[in-house]
Amino acid sequence: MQPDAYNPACATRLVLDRIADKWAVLILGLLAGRPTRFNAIRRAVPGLSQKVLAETLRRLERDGLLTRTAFATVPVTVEYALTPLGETLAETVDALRVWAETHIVAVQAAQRAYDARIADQAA
Amino acid sequence: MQPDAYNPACATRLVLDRIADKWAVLILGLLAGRPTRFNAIRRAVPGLSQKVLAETLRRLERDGLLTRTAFATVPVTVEYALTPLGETLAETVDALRVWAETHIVAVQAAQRAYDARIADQAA
DNA sequence: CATTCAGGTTTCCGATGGGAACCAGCTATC
DNA sequence: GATAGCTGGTTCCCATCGGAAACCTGAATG
Repeated sequence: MQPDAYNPACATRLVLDRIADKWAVLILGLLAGRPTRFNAIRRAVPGLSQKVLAETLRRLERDGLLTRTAFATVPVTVEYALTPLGETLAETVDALRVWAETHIVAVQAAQRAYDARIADQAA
Repeated sequence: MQPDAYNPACATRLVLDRIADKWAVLILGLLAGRPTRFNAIRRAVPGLSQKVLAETLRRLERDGLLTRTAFATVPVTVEYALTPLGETLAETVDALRVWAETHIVAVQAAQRAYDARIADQAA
C-alpha cells in the first residue's frame, strides 16, 4: 500500500494524528540537540501537566522518536533524548512553531477583523 | 512581548494549538493551490465528519488562513480557498504529512519493537 | 410526492485532556 | 525524629472535545 495520509485505512493517518499535537511539537522542539530530564521539560513547558507529559513521552518513545534513560542517582533521574529519527521530525515540526511565532500578528489581526464582521452581522 | 510558543501567556500558544491539528493539516494540504467546495473536501478526507469539517473551516477562516465564498447557484455552492497567509502555512504543514508518509515504516517498526519489549517485561 | 443534491446544525455519547492529589524512595533540615 | 523536598511518575474526577447519525432549508428531478 502506498502511504497516503488522506486514506483513513492507512497507518500514516495514525502517525500524523500523533505528531500533529501541540505538546509533541513543543517537546520535540525542546529536546532537539539536547537530552532533557522529566521535570526540566515540565518547567520549560508551563501548562503541561505531569500526566500529559508522561503520556506524550511514552507515545513518542513507542514511536521510536526518543529514548528514555534512567540513571541510578538519588533521586533517580530520567533523561529523554531524541533518536536520529526524532531529530528529523524535530526539524520539520519546529517549522510549525516558527511559523506560529512569525505570523501570530497577522493571525490575530484576521481574528479581530472576523469577529468584527460577525458582530456587525448580529447587529 | 516576544513571540514564544513555550510561554502559555503568549498567543502563539493558541495559534500553535490550532495549526497542530490533524484535520487542519489535511485540509490545508488539500486546498493548497486549488479552491475546493465543502463536500469535495469531505469526500477527499474520509473519516472527517461534517461537524468537525465545518468547525475546522470556520476556525481557519477566522485565523485568516482561508476564505469562504458562497455562490448563488442552486443548490448553493460554497468554495473554500487559501489566502496568501494560508498558502505559506500549507507549505509548512505539508512537510508534516510528507514526513509521516516517508517515515511510517520506521515508526511502525519502532512500535512493534517497543510492544515486544513491554510484553517481555510483563512475562 | 419522494428523492437528491448542496452546506450545514443539532443531539447524543464515548474518548480525551487538564487539575489536583497521591505515591515511593531517599535526603537535608529543623 | 518528624517534616519538607527532590526525583518521576500514577490515579481520580470532571469538563471539554470529537465522531456518528439525524435533521434542516430549498430547489430541481423523476
